[in-house]
Amino acid sequence: MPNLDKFDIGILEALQEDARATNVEIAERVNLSPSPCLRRIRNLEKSGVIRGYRADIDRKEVGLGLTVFVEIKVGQHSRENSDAQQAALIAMPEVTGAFLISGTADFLAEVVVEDLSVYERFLTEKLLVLPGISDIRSNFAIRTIKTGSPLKLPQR
Amino acid sequence: MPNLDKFDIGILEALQEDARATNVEIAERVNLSPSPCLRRIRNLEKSGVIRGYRADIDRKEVGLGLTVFVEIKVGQHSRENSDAQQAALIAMPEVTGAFLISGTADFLAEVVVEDLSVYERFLTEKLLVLPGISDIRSNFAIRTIKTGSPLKLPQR
DNA sequence: TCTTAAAAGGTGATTTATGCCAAATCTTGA
DNA sequence: TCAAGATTTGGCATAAATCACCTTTTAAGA
Repeated sequence: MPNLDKFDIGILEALQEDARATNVEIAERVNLSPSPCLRRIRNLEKSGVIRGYRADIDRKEVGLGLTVFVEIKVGQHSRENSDAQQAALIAMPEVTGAFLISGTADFLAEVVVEDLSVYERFLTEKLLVLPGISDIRSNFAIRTIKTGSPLKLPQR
Repeated sequence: MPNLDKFDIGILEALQEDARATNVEIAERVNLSPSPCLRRIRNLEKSGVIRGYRADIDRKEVGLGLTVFVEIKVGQHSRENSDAQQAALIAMPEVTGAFLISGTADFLAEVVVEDLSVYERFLTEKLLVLPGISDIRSNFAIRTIKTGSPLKLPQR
């Protein structure tokens, strides 16, 4: 973990709020001149602290009306070599988040699709065909309260 | 839902991949000249399709080592007026995502914190004190496979 | 086909990004 | 404590991008 001082944290907070803010604006906010500020941003990008910049898109507005949290249970013997399943989840664009979870299920995947019919196709054609899956439980989001909000960064 | 043509979809895809790409680059990618491309981006922002631009930050790299999916059950009589609970979840910076869910639990919240001790404090001081909560179940992410990936946009 | 509205394309002034260099600050070891 | 070395900051100049304004092109309806 790289050493992040208060300038870096401030830059990250600014870029979480508005990733298209100009370097000049960010520099003013963190009380640096533009030159060192831009250098720090580039360093944060190169070191992997900043993985990229994403437009935050309203799912409903683009016709993605259904979010599903899928609990995926893996068969007993498939637990060690679940790398293939993880790679498969990563490769699926409908899956916007995926985690290995303690407790009842093994994987938890957040799936974003147009509607129930598209989800049904996704489930039967992409998820259920994965090898080593023993059980799948779908939890449908009735309402989306909050998504993709900025992280609360530890202060330095 | 506004009418989004192939240019808009292309712009949104470009901004999901790299929200700091220049307007000129995006224009080239979608085969528009810079002027109408920038106009479309501003329209997408004004109409709410684009909610903002966020730096995608590696949680581990900033010391946020623990992601928890919290199932929050609401008492029978508190179901109708759960607006206060929703507002509370929205206001908590540790909660990066929150949904009303069909099935066993009522809310599903994604919580991102430094470690278990911070999570315990969050749970006891912020979640358990909410009125109308009947049960809380914490599912800890053993491993983060994928977060905040671009949405798969319906094509036009 | 003609008219009109809407969207695309071009242009130029202003702002921003970014490499380079000097000044300032911080570190470290004697 | 002090000085040498290393790191970081700030200023400057140039190339690039943004964005408002205007003209041209495209599309639709009568």
